[in-house]
Amino acid sequence: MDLSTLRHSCSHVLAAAVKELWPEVKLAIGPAIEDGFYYDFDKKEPFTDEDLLAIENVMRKIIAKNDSFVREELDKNQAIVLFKKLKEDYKIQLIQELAEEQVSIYKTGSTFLDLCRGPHLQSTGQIKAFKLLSVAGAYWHGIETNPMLQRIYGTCFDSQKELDEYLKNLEEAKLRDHRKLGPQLEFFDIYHEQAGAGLVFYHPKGALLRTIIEDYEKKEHLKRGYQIVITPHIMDVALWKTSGHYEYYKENMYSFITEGKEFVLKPMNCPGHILIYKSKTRSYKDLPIRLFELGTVYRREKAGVLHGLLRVRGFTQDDAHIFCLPEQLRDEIKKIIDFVFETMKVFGFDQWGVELSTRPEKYIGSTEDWQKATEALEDALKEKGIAYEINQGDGAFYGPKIDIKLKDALKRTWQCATIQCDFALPKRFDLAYIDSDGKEKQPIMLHRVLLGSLERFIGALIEHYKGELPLWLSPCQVLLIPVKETVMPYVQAIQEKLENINIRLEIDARNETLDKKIREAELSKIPYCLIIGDREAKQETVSVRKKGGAQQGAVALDKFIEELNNRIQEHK
RNA sequence: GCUGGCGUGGCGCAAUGGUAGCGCAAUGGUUUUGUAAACCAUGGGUUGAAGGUUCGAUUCCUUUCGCCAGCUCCA
Repeated sequence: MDLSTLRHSCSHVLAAAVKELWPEVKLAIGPAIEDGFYYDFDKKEPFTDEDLLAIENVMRKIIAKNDSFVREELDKNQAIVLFKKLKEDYKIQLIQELAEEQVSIYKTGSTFLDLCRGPHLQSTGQIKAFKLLSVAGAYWHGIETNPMLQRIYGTCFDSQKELDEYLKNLEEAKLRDHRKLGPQLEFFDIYHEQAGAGLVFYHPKGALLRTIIEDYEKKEHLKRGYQIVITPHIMDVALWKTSGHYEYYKENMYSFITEGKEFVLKPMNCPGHILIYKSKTRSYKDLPIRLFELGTVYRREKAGVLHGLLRVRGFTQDDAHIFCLPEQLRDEIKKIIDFVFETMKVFGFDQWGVELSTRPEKYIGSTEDWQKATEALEDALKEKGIAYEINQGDGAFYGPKIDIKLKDALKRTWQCATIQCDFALPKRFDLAYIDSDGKEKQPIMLHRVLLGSLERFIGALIEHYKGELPLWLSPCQVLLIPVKETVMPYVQAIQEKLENINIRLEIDARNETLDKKIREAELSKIPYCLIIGDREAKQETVSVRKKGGAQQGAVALDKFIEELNNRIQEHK
């Protein structure tokens, strides 16, 4: 059975149940979605959790009755008369918006009918396993200025077993939540009453993780012909007027006035990189120029959109801008695509979704340039043989883009990498290079991030690995546990040896039992514990315990170091 | 920003118009430990904040900040 048909039918049953309990409620729409379905209602009093239970009970009754879904065709005017009688104002609007002359309705049982294209199940009895999940507000037609409706979310599966699995998966996702694990593992916290919302405080362990990621990225960028730059966090408003951000991005920018001058806290790194490009005359022989910055930006996000590390007001992008000749464009895009996938794999992600986003309503630059840029991106994807979807009208205001969303262990997607073409900024800043014919020409500019924002990426990492980071990323790789005080000299000798080769370690010399120390090491997800007592000190070995409980027993220290090093080198 | 829910010591929870409790953590001590929680003692909260109702508010009301589920928006 088609899952989306099943869910769509289930949403009709939901609507039928709601109408039975509250006949005055007006119906809006009720489609199937990726993980279930929803139905939007216009009802004065909000639905409560108890209401949901009551609705579920009525739904079960409707399912037990095994009512048929009966399709009927009407012409538009007939349908409007019908829904006027039922006082379903939203349905009337929907009918008026339809292009077709004929519309279809579905009847369920003796009283419920709904405007609907179908298809549906034959009867309600085919619904075997469903659950209502939550209520939330949603604008009619998704437009902010429209009235807000109440949306009931639910899900439905072919069998109770699949539903249970889905619900279990939701619980599993909760356990991985970076908002919970992050502070628990002492990686970061986000809100301080005196600091404001959406601002991240990295604690030592989180800062170490970020440093490891940053170091890796810097090394890889240098290897690939990028040059690292650093630009200021505040810049005069004049720069943002030239770039167009002042006009097109103002509501998201933090700015302040000092000594009569307005400054902007940078929301993007591009204008800064452009100034570096413009600092001298560039030759065609210099191109491509690839400028990379771990650029910290601040954006004024609406309070309601903030979400853990995924949506914050200050974040650091692994941002680069590439200035190139038109004939280099495709090649550069392909190189970036390779770079993105390679980087994702190194961090342990091997599934993704790719989207190409085209011109939005609010844009700068000529339509001709937009078309050229879009083609270049699309061709690069085709040549690389990468499957992608087109996201109409979702580009940035300055150019089309490729978004690469990685999928984590639970198959959830995370927007990270993006590659954006820009024919607009080079024009606004009058960028130029001297071509082989001695004439001044305009370079093409690419914006790109690999991980996106380090904040968001760290959130993805934590949830992907459930906080159990691979050895090479773990802030603490090895915990040394002395069994008693007398072995401390040997422990210190080991410490020195490991620190000399940059192994990150901690020593737990507290006055606590071994069991307790191991328990805490497990909870803080440290990959290796080395238990050190008299036996080990005598034989110059360490007793190795991997996270999860696997014991290797006594291992010669040098052998352990070699094994550890190998794994770190391989990014395991 | 919008709709709804929530906000109790560092963390996880309890109490609900009548003196705010527990566990973990912290601190002091005893114990020197062999692979997921030793024992004893001690300190810590004007219940997110500001107003109001009341003899009395953590509990009721208003405002505000923040969080959560979504909407809208996005790296």
